Amino acid sequence: MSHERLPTDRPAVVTVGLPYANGDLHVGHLRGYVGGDLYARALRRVGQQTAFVCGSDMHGTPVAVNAAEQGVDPETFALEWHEQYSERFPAFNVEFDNYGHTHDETNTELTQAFVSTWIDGDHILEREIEVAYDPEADRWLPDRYVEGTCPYCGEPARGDECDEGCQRHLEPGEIEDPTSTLTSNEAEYRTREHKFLRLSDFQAYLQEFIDRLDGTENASNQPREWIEGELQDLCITRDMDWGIDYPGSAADDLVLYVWVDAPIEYVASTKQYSERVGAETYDWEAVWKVGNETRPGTEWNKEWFEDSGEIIHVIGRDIIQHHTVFWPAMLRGAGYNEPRAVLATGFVGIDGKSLSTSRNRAIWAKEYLDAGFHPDLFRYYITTGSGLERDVDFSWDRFAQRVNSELVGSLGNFCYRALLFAHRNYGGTPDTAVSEAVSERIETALDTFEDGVAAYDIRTIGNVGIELADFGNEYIQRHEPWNLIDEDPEKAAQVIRDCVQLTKACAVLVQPVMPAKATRLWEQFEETGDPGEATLEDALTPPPSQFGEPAELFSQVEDDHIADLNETLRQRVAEASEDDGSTETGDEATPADIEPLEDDRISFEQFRDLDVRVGEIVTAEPIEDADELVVLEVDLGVETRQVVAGIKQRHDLGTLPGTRVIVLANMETAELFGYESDGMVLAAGAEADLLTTHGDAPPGTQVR
RNA sequence: AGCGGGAUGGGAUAGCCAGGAGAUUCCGGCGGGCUCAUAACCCGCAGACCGGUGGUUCAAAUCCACCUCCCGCUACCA
Repeated sequence: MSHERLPTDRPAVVTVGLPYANGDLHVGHLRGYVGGDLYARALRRVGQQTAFVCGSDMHGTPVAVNAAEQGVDPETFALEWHEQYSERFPAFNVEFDNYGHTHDETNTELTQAFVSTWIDGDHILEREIEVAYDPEADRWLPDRYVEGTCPYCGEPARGDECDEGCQRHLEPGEIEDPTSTLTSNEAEYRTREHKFLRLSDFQAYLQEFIDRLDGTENASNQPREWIEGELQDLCITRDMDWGIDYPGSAADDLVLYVWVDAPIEYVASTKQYSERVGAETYDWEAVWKVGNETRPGTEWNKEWFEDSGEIIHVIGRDIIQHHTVFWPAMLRGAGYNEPRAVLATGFVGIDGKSLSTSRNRAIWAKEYLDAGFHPDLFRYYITTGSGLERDVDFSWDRFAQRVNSELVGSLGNFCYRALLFAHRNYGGTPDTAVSEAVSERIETALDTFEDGVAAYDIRTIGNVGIELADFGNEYIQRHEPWNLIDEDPEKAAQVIRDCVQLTKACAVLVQPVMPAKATRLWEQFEETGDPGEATLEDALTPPPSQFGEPAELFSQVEDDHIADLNETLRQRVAEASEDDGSTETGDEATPADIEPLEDDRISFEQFRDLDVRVGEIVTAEPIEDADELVVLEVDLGVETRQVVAGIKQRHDLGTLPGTRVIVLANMETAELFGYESDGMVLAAGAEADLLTTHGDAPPGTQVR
């Protein structure tokens, strides 16, 4: 780490990657927003002046394409999503100081100023490239407006990548047999002049920059490949009318590439915050500029750190390149300050596979809220389960487990028992001083918190309060104040005094990760103020001598509830797996929608390993709480097996007994919803259309 | 193919950058305790040759080299 330890006496800004105004948020996105929010709160807590800003990314081809499909203009389309995000974030207690969007005036002006400075600094070059053109619609076709065939693997490809075949990035002009997504007509390639940012001008700067960049390891390691190799010029214009105009070419339908104006929104959003609260409260130029002025060039002077603030970006791992290569070059070229740290989150997956919005293989933000859980539970679970940069699996089971044990059993239980005991026996905080041992333990926790902030360690910050509650439970148990109160009243008062102090310290420390719960806890014994306003020192100041009866902070997550959520998730994952290869389930499957036949042949021997038999259903009973699952007794001639099958949605259970089915008899046994399943009934498709015989082959007959 | 990240008791996870006694925490298993508290809480036990091989070192989960297997990125996807 080459930077001065946080907190510094300069202003800081914490940003989170802009949500793209083109779809709802899922738990993977939320991980970054919650992490950023937690970190910004923690940074304030240690005394750093901090702005937490973000905004919606409104431009780009996908927005234009999707808006066109819905028959609305792109601005209306994107603003709808923008409004939704504006409401979604507070629902998870993610509270930005400013939440703007890239299409607003502030960002437009700033972006054009950035580009103008690059032009003045001679970092822009013009080059003619081949761009697809739709002669009928009489317009250029950027990115996803064009579909065709991948020149490398021959698979269908769209835009700038071979998304179904070899996954290669495709340069403009590479796609073969291009067609326009606007008119489904053939497109043609025409020569067109575009603007490029000459990244190679900043190569030396970037190589130094990456060495002093703080944050997660992946963020500073991954871009080295680019920075140390030959940097390609970045094409910063697109042929569209949706976006920010390239300066001086307003009449032309040439706009800036989204990745130009998107990160500049970090600056714009900070500026809007500054203008709202006044520069004496928060000065955006003091953080983003150098000595409150821009100093364009291709080099950095280390003394400039003294004259500029701390920029900390929290992003998804997938956009590391943009934040550690393009963005620092853009900032430097425009004469701005450079990021101090980039924290890149790992991915959230389900069953080891990454989430996919297009396949609905996800747990959505709305879905979590609809399940009725408090947002702070999610905040705690997602930020403390693992290090920020690691990939994690989302699991409702583990969510419930950790809520019940760590939040209900440890933190909630400790605070409740301590405050209740104090209230009943002393009407509030006993009149004595905190013991040295306990105040030392609290100070250790405060140190851990501060170290966590300095090391950008979100997990540590989120955990420190719970660990203190663990200590509290041990402490109260070891001293048994419920016995002392008769045997040694003075000592009992001491123990409870200590526990109340621990509770207050918990409220202070837990606030960044669970702000709403911390406020509730705070209000139980502290009538004034808000734990969000508290400083770390408040963890050691005495609580009021009187307070009322406390309430329980958390409640248990019920098994039934989790079972339902698991079942919903399981079904969705199953559908998503079938959709792999872009198969649509259900109605009107066109040939293109069906999974291609498997090329890998297996031997007859391998087939013979499958013991497939004719069976006859004897009984069929539904499984309670499961949407599809049925317990079947199946007669296989030699024996009757219990098999669990997911067939309730299509088949009427009353008609099933007597039906012939095809059973994979040597399937490994499994336990589903508490029932053992010994075999597998074969059925077609997501709707589980049962396979049967058409003659009278008796149960037990081998299928061959 | 190149690059990045990972592999730690039955499951999950920390420790690794700055090498050092018994490897952290949560769930689960077993055995105790307590009754202030939400079937909560506390204590104890069992369970890990820290992916493999070699190296550096008085000392390696930690540093180095090679290998295996997983995940991701490769310029629109958190």
